[in-house]
Amino acid sequence: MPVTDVAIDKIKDMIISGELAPGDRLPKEAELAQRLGLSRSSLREAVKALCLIRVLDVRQGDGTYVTSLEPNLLLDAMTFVVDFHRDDTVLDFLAVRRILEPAATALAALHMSEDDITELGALLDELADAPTVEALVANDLQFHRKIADGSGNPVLCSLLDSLSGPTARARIWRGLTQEGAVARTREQHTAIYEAIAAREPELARSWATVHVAGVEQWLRSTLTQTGTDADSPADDSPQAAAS
Amino acid sequence: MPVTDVAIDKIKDMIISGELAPGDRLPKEAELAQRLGLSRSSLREAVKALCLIRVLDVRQGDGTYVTSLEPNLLLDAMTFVVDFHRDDTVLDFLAVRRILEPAATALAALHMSEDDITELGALLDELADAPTVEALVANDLQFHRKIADGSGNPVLCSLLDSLSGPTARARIWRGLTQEGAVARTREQHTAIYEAIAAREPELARSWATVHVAGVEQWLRSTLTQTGTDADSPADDSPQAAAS
DNA sequence: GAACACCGAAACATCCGAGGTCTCTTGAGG
DNA sequence: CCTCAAGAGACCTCGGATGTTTCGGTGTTC
Repeated sequence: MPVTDVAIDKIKDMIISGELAPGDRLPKEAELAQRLGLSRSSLREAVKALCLIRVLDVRQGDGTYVTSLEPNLLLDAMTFVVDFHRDDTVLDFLAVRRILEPAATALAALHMSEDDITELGALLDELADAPTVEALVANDLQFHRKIADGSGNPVLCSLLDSLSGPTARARIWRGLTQEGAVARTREQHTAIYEAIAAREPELARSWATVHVAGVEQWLRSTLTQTGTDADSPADDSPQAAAS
Repeated sequence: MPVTDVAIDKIKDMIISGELAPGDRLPKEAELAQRLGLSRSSLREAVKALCLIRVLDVRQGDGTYVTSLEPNLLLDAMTFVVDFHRDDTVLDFLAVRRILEPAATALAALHMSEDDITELGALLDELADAPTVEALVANDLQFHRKIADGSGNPVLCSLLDSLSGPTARARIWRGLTQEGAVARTREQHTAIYEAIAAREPELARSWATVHVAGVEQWLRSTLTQTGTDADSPADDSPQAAAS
């Protein structure tokens, strides 16, 4: 095993064992390199790798630190990974999201604070007049993130965030300028919001299921229709709504 | 932004754009470094980072290749990330697993082939005589992985695999030598297997829920009882079963 | 007394070049 | 046709030199 990989493991162990706590500063490069028995070059490779997955945070001119290691931070790294998946696996991601999103929505109906629910409602009102596609997608992301956050489970929230990456492109594909999709999205978002506000977890779950399943169904039919040309689906079904 | 990070993005883009397909070989270090406009050292840091998340695969003496980029491979990297989470977030992971596992089990009841179901049953029989703790945990992992795989969704399968990491320790904590836990685990595994074999997705889902919820409940009570001493929970409730 | 600008130390960023090690290929020999 | 040894190609590791950034102390100015 390359010395760099050994170094990665050693640093990992130092963190897991508690020798390095979140927020702690690592010894300087030269020192740590000597301690781990390798050159600075190789150590830097290890640090860079751990940096990519948000375990370490290097600040030039200052030092290298262990991040907070919070779930949202570490799971964030998954977004990077998810970006690599090609369109033919988007459906698989969406299927997982269809499992998680309703559960998160139901949890949100139980655990969200009144203040958060108010803010959620405010998000819906922000789209009063004709929005741009970018604004719509951004608002949509925010809406779902707020619900995921409201589930009270940071792991669930981060996971949903990561899974939204691949579906984001689908959202754009979706003719968001088409009145049917926009209106339906608003309707379903409103329904989800009202179910949460009414503290009706099962109703909220059902609406979320309908919501995600709509996109899933639309995407599935589109992908099968256009075959390999999955980058720019042309056709659309007026029943589905953007998620 | 550091040149290394730029290099990471460029390589990422080369892959996403299709310039580099899965299995393709990258230009040699010196050549790629010149092309990206940086030194070999910095390039190596970028490659190492992409290596950690299984996007690239370097083989000494041969070359650097793009991996298959299959979901299971990329999601595998999450296992590494998950390792960093401390015990106080294990419950959050378990809660997510409690959402996914029943769904996966239900899907497995629908999609698993007869051959796979037969193999699943064989797994149950392998534990006939008193097993060691290691064998039990390994068998348990295999059982759940086979079901997850049977869901037909590789993303879901990999995700469950990753989430099983943190719970694995919990499995060991759990007094697996206690007859109650072992027997209950076997009972529930058998029930899940029979529900799948009978092609009863809802029944399978329910058993899976019960199964995971049991551990969750046990772990929750244990963690609250022992407070900060979560590394070696002493108490146990005979109702729960190892997952 | 407080705010600001300057300066030096510390630490990371980047680069370069020299050996070392491993893998694959090639071709001679059996 | 198979085996094995030599060579080329590619990555691995190292050490040092130089550039950049940040932090903290110091002195000046208002």
